[in-house]
Amino acid sequence: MYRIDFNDFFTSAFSVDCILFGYSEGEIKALLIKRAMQPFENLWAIPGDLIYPDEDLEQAAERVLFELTGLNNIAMHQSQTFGKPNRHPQGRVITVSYFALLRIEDFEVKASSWAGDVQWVSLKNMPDLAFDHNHILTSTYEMLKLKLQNEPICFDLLPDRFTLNEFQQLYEFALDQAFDKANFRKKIKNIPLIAHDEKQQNVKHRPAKLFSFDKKECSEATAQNRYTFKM
Amino acid sequence: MYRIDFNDFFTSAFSVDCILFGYSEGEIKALLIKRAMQPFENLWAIPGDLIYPDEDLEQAAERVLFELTGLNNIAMHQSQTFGKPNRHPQGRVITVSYFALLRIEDFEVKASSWAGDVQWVSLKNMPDLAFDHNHILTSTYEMLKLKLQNEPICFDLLPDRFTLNEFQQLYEFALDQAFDKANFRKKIKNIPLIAHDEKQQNVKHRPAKLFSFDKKECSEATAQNRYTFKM
DNA sequence: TTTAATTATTGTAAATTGGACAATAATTTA
DNA sequence: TAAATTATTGTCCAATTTACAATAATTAAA
Repeated sequence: MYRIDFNDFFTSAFSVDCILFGYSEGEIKALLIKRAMQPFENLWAIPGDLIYPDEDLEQAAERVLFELTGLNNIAMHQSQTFGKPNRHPQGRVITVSYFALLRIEDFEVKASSWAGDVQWVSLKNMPDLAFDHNHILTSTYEMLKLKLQNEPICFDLLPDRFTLNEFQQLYEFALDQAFDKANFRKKIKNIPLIAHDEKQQNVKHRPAKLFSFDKKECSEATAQNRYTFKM
Repeated sequence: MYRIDFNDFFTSAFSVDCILFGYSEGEIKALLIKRAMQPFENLWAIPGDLIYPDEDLEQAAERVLFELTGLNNIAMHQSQTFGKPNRHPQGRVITVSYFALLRIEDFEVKASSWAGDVQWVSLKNMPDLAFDHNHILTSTYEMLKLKLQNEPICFDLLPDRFTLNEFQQLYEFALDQAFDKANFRKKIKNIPLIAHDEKQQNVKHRPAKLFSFDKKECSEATAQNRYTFKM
């Protein structure tokens, strides 16, 4: 076994890769960029960037999201870390993947210095991506499904007040699975929701009641393990 | 926003931290080392090391495990990555945590250059650790419980052939929770096990039948989502 | 104003699963 | 051969899940 000087270790870089999941036309999509620079120029890739030396990981992930979409205040969730020695052709770069759930219609994506083109691509129709990004994408989708069934991350995507149907559709979208309305409502009965008197506006049928998520009660519930959402 | 040269990013280091969980005297324990060098000299810490420039992450985790315990062929599972800019007083070090389940009686730990003392410490009686290691340990234990209920990682710890009781005890140990024998067997009925004619040897009572895990069938089952192990 | 259309919400009965506990089986040792 | 010990299986009841139906509230058209 060889020994190298402590300082010789400080020769690598970290990046974050941000997988942004959205839903439209009945399909789950990820926001991808077309790389405008080498390496892998012109290939589609997960948006990401190197982490600045004084930047926290999550902060870097939020920065990448902001630069791409202008969105703020979206919680990013850590997925996994990928670090094969030769995954980046220009040096040792270990990347931490983060993901978020976004409403596609909520914003306009901006091309940036590093992104020539930006597009929502269906997970079911994924081309060959730059680097090891196909692998990262697949693992991160698995992580999304896992976390969704164990943490109340779905509320990131919902507006402040939502109908139970919107709530259900979100799960159906993320897990790619349909649920019975009545049964769904039974399953979520231990998730702390606040029912409002207010109703849905501008719909052509009976309007649904609006709910909001009781964050305070939920964090107590999770701490005591009273919260489950296994679908 | 500032721009810095690409090469300036290559000024950070990665480490792995290996949380080794074991079970004895009715308690879940983690294998900790007493640091023999600065920083945090003499404090207890999670064993870890910097990752060599040409080393894969998992490979590094396995190396640390081997140096400490002499154990080989133990699958390490990635947990989370921690990277607050000042978590390491000597520079920017981002650390990836890995964990494994070990049988305490299977080996003798070896003190090494970086470990003055080594000890199994109960999770319920954890002292203040070096760096952000208390935080890493807590998160990683949560990850262990999560993965155990969603992936067949328990078979890492079991011998090739095992009794159903051993299987149950493993879950009881990791989740810190007792199960009814009969009911446990019902719960695992969709996990693909191969029953052998062979029986337990050298026990002072009715010997139990030996089973082994059907890896092939299990990976098919997981792919089709037929496998669950929510306890 | 009435009715059809549409979706929300709630209910119910059968099927499945989960939990507590008991019964039986197979071994070793005395 | 009996006692001790643990493995394995069964059973009953409660709880949960599933499939499906019924009812309610609203809009839009007749």
